[in-house]
Amino acid sequence: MNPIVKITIKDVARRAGCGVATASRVLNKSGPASAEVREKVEHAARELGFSFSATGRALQSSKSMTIGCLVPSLANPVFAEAVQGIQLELTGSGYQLLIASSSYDGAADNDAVATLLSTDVDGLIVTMVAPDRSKSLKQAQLRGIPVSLMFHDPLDGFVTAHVDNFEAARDVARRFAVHGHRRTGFLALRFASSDRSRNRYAGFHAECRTHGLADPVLIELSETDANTPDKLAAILGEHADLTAIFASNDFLAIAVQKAARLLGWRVPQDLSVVGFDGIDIGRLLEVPLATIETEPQAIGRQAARTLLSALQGAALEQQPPLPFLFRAGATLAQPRSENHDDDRGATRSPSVPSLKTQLNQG
Amino acid sequence: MNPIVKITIKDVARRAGCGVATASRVLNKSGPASAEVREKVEHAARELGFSFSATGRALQSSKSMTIGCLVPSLANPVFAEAVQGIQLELTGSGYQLLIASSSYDGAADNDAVATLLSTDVDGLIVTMVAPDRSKSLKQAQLRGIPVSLMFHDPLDGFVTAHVDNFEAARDVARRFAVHGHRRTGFLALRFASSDRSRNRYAGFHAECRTHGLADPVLIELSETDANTPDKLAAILGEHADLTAIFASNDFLAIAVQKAARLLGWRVPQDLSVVGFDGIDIGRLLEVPLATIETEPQAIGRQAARTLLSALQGAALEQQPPLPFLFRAGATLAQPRSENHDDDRGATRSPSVPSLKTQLNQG
DNA sequence: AGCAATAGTGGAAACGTTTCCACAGGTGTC
DNA sequence: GACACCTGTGGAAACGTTTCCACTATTGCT
Repeated sequence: MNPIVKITIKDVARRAGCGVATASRVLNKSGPASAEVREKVEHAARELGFSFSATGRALQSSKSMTIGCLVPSLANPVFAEAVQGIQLELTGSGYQLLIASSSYDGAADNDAVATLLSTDVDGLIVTMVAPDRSKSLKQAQLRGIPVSLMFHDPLDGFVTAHVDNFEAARDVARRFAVHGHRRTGFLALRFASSDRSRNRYAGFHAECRTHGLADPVLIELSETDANTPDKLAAILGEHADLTAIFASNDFLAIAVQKAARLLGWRVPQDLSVVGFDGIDIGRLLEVPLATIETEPQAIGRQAARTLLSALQGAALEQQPPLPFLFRAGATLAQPRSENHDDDRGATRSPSVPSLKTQLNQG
Repeated sequence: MNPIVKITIKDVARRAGCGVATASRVLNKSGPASAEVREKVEHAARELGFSFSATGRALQSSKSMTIGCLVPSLANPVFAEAVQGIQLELTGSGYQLLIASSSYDGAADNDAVATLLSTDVDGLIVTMVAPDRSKSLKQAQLRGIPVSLMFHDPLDGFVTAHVDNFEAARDVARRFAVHGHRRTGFLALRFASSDRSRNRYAGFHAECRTHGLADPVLIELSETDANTPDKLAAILGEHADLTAIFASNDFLAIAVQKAARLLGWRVPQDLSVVGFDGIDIGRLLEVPLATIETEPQAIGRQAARTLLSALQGAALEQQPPLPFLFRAGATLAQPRSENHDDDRGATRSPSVPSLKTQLNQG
């Protein structure tokens, strides 16, 4: 529709009556220039509405000033916040953020990295199914492109910004033990493709053993299961003996409560639930969610900072894991009795508030 | 650390013993080549691990195959999902997504677009404070770069992917009227910088008038107010006469319920609440949230589709607004009485479930 | 006044592509 | 057997930068 008119530094130079080299020096303040010429160039540039072409620059400097980022999905607020964190950290650094997402697919994963790579990104921030098995990621490292992982637990040959999933999960097991739970379950969504989920289970499992609890039941959910309260209720119904469930994310923790309600079970009297992530909404619920609080945004920032310093010549350096925090909530309490299967949902226990007061920590 | 080795098409040509022009033709399947040479080039490319440099291509074709996207924040799931939608639509198109965010700042806004522009993006998908007043956006249009807005209501000189905020808000007012509410409030977070919010208020206001309700009270919240239940409760307490509140997003709707609980008010008996956006979690709450359901992902997709076809030479074409849907929930009911200020919270009304059954629509 | 040093300047090469053009050799047609 | 025509090929220009280098004035010394 509109005539596409490109204004290059040549146009500026011609208008200012000088050579392109001079114009470049003036506009970049990268070399000497007389006040007179300086003025003329700047004026011409302003008049013409000139701005540098990143492409030309990239070609000449072989720096694209672009960072590629791959996450499973932006629809998951955890990743979205992490990206926001990266964004924040990148502001003012001159780097731009190129985003791709893989829909949790281990093959799409690798292709996406390849695509990012072919865009000449200067660095990579990545969360994927199996970084250690990705050809493209190896390719990137071979080419000398710094790679920073997010959320993954430490992996040979990579640096990662993460929380210690194993430890965090142990914490949850400990809390269950203290409250007197003996039979627990672990709810997972994409167990096979998520090392985070697997590490959480491992930590949870280990600490349950330490405290003499039964080995936790691993309940693996499909996307549909998780989003269909009826289905989830049916699955939950098959595990009526459990008194406490550790959900591998907060969304699942909230969903399982809905399912429990459908079964007539009350939370926390009949079933305790602890989540993972610490999304804000958990706090605002009528029964505030007990959860492991993490800060995805901080993860993004750390990954970005690490990468940025590598881009400035420093070596990639593994940072210590970011802190997590157990956020008390009203969804965790003592189990009502050792054998409660029969009277589950038959009576109402006093009220939630008392428990809330007992545990709440703001 | 690793020696950065760049393999260009020249290397491939040399290895294959042919000219770069031929190599280019073979690798792009863009011209004739004998089977023999073809084989040699392909082999050389594979052996060397060659991949095209997007920069070189961009420079020569003056197409960066990159689309710039600006949203207020990725921490807001509505925008994150929209971006995910764009992402999905772009998959396979060969275009990459460059992301920037503005933190809802009307100046950062404009700068971000300028930065995106200087990256030689081929197109722009944008949600910002005031598109019609952005110098940079005008600049983009002048340069012939197609621009597609998201979430904004139609604006002269732009196409936008949106839901009809005015109409949706009227729907809410109508529902309040039908339930017998007379004094309502509108809860907004960033009223000044959000045309969506303003249009919702306008529609809500207009339809309240039509039905003879009192003009809705506009309650404008700061970020802190919204995130601090105590503060929000204090503010809410100043409007004890209201029986129904329309929150301009679901998060606010959930927060205001928390605040109401702090005041000892029950939802929906003492206060009805309707949200906007239709986030998934609303469904899973103990008291399912009544809300206007929208599909941010569809908004992103539509914006991307529109842009893509413009990039293929078609004219930018305004699409009809995307549908919204009132999602019934248990947070909307009749007000308990015309004058209930005194006994608010003093007695417990029967139970939520009955209302839930009455209104729930799955 | 003569010389060296310097500040200011512009030409040209390079970055990795694609594509225009020219050329070589072969095939088909009268 | 001459001519026109293809097919396959490679050289070179162009895209927008930056930077190296060489050149010209000017300045500051003796």
